[in-house]
Amino acid sequence: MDAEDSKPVAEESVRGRLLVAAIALFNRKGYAPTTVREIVDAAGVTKPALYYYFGSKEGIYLAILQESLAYFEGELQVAMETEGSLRERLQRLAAKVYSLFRDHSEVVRLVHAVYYGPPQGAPAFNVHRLHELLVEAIKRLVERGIASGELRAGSVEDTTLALLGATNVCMELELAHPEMQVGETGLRRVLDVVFDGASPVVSRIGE
Amino acid sequence: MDAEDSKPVAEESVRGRLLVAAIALFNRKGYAPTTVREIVDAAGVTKPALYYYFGSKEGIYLAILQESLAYFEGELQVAMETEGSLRERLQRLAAKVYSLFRDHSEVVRLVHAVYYGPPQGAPAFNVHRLHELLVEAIKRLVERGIASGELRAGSVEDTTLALLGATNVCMELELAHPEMQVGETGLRRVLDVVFDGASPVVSRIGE
DNA sequence: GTCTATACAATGATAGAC
DNA sequence: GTCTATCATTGTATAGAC
Repeated sequence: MDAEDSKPVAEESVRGRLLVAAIALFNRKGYAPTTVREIVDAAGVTKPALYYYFGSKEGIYLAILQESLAYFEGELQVAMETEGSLRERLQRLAAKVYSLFRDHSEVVRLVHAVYYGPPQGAPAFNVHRLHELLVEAIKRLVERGIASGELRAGSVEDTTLALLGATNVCMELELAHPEMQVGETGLRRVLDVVFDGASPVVSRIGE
Repeated sequence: MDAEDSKPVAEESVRGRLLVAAIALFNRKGYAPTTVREIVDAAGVTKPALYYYFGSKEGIYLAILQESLAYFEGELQVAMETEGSLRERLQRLAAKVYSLFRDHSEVVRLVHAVYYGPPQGAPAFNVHRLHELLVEAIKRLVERGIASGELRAGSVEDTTLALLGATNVCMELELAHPEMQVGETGLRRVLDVVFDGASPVVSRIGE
């Protein structure tokens, strides 16, 4: 898979080990209850090392979010450059988001908690940008699809939300029930429902 | 609206004031960073009062979740007893969930954080049951709709997730962007997309 | 750059009076 | 039932050696 290049953090250095340890602990316990002592113990270093690299507990937390978001943004950009029908491109975009989520579910859980939940004592961080980036990506494809007739005429926003909802619900299901594997194929089927409709039809263009 | 009866907590008693204050603070700051001192100050009482009624910080947190979930479960039960076509009943169920969410967004945010996020130091609590209750409610209606031909034949689970996703995305949008008002009408339109499909059709039964 | 040892503030919880 | 006063613990952060 040659995913070494795309790893958001390098695990070899002291700095990288601290990040990996902090991600795991923030993910499992949340920001506030995680102590600096736990992080440095898990990373096999001592406290001053963390303060040397990140300045504070807030510092390492912000570093995690910043570097992860930058990584996700980059991946999302390349995922937009695909060919095919709008329906296929929307399916691929959702699949890419989903696979990103699966490969980095620890950070996603953290971002999700920051995005929807109480700040839990963590410093403010604008994670909205990632969400808006995804919404804009879907919306742009939907707009082109409606214009070209590949998608049903109607509100761009509503169609965007329906597709985003299908993608989110699959990811959130795994977030809350890790044992319940929706999988790429499950996501595709749920999106098919949104494309084809839950109500019955007589005939449909392109079928 | 005569919603006084359905309030999950009474605000008059000392106990009720403590619950209201704790909900607001847990909602704004999260469980761990909220201190007992802050809660009692906001409620206008002193620390031993909280320990008298709830035994501990964990105790008041669990009381909030337990009483809120019992309330939501009851509301969901009555929301299931409606008449009309399956499509209309599913629309009404989603609208009811949405209005519950709007009237009690503080608790919902708390539940959401517990459900998807890290435990943030809070005691374990089975909030999954509420989610499963909603999923089961939708699923049961979808099953009947497919059996009666009112819904398109296909996977019950996939259709359920598509409808749940549309509902969730509208609530989550307001959770993260309180200024962005989707509203009951917005939710209805997004659900219409799921029912009617994002792809174009020539003709559809019942239109 | 990374360690040992420590300073200092804030927390959850309780004892005992009324 | 509700208060005042207090305790033991634990947290983040730093000073200074190497």
